[in-house]
Amino acid sequence: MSLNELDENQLEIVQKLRKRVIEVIGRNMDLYGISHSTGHLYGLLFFADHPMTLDDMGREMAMSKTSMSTGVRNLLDLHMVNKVWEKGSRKDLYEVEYDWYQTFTDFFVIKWRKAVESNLLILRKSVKEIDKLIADEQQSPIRDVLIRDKEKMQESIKYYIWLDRLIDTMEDGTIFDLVPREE
Amino acid sequence: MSLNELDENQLEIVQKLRKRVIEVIGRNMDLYGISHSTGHLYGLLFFADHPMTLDDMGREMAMSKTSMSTGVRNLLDLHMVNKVWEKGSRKDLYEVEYDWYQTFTDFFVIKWRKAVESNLLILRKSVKEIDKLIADEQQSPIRDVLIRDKEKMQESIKYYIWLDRLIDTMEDGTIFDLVPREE
DNA sequence: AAGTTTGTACAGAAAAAACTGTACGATATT
DNA sequence: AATATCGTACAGTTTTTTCTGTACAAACTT
Repeated sequence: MSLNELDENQLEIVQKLRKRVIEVIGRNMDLYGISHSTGHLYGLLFFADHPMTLDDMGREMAMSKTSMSTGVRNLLDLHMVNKVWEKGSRKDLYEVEYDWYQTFTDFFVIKWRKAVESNLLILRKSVKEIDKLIADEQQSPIRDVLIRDKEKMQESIKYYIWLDRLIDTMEDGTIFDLVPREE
Repeated sequence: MSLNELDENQLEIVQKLRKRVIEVIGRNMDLYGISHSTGHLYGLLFFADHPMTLDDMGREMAMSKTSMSTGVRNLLDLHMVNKVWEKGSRKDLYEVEYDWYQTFTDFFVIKWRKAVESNLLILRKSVKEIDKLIADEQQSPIRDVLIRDKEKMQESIKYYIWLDRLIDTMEDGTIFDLVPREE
């Protein structure tokens, strides 16, 4: 069941297979705003047959425990790994979230939602201020500029409202009704 | 209509308004894997009332033309800005793609599709190789390890197939039937 | 054809991000 | 209570990315 039952030759075969997959998956994790090495750490955890401690990871990655700590925190923030409790162990244990559908939707709920909200906030605030300015300036070249800016912002607001609804479908899981898991 | 018709006071009002919006939008563009300053450049183009040249951008951003060139190329790659032809001008002109729905879906088609494809490729290849190895090893501890790895990979493949279908809805626009633009 | 102008490749400088070792608070063990 | 262990904050170093200036090819102008 575990890797240490394997002889040297077999171990090499398994690790070669894994390494190639980890490499590709880790590289593409920049889409999640995750560094290459943290992506690599994720790949390591993906194939681990047990939850791992920071020391385990440091050993396998040949990196400092500090780096493992920050790497794991980033992955935790994105709900890509979970902290696991295991009686007997004083150390914190981590394992990947194997439900990648969940990982994907969580990413939107966590990261994109925040961006949408802050953008909507500033856009709405700016539109209001422009309205006030336009009311004062009845006849002036600035009026046209302000109106043009306002129109652009209102278009953006529409888009963000749509994006917000898309994120809603991720959050409540209805995206899987719209685009079913199995075809 | 244009900014240079405004007096100093009015100009300051408009630029203050724009700057705040640009700042927020630019900051959140890291979700697209775009640097903060390129995000800022995008914001500048968003409010520009005419297509801009590299020299225009360099002046407004107080940055080198070289940086503008690479920044614009990144934005072009993501279809976030378009090259515009205008008779009389020898210089290349650029303007933002104002259809942000399109920008969003293009991002998935361009970036995520590539990641999905490379990941699917390596995963399918690895599963095949594992199948071959399992056939050889009838009774050995490595067999269990390989089977476990294969199961994990097959789960991932399922997920990527789903993600591929989601990206299909972005590419053909059916996402806007599933999540309508207007509620 | 000679002379401009434009956009980008490239090498080096500046800035940002990732990584490490030490230190220390918090918690568990003796 | 004293000791040991764990995880992370922090400062300094290394690595990576971004930015700049120079150089040059391509295209346009005269």
